[in-house]
Amino acid sequence: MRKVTLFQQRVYDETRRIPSGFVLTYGELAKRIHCGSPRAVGQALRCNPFAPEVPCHRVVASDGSLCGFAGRQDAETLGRKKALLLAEGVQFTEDGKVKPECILKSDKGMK
DNA sequence: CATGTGACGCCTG
DNA sequence: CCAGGCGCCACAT
Repeated sequence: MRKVTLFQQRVYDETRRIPSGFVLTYGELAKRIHCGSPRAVGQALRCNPFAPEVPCHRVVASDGSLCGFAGRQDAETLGRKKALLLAEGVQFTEDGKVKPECILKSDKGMK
């Protein structure tokens, strides 16, 4: 049983709030938990002990890149993550990244 | 207590 | 437009 800190729980709590068919970026998630560092968020998800209860695969980079999954960045693992998102209804681009419109962020009606 | 690493993000060249 | 570097927070050693 891995000891999780309060910060980790916050990250998991926010991650669990992500609706199916959408993803959240590390940066946005970081801001939501009142943390200005996306790295700290990644660290939490990396050791996600509540998986798959915590949909860490619904968290991607600001560019829409899957970045990593299950603590790995192997194309095989990322491909699995992509498949999971696809099953949720998330759309992808030829770049192998999540479409911006599927990413929950403060972008909204801006632009 | 200090140093290094890590699933990122943004700025500069 | 692409590549590289620095900054950030938390955690492990």
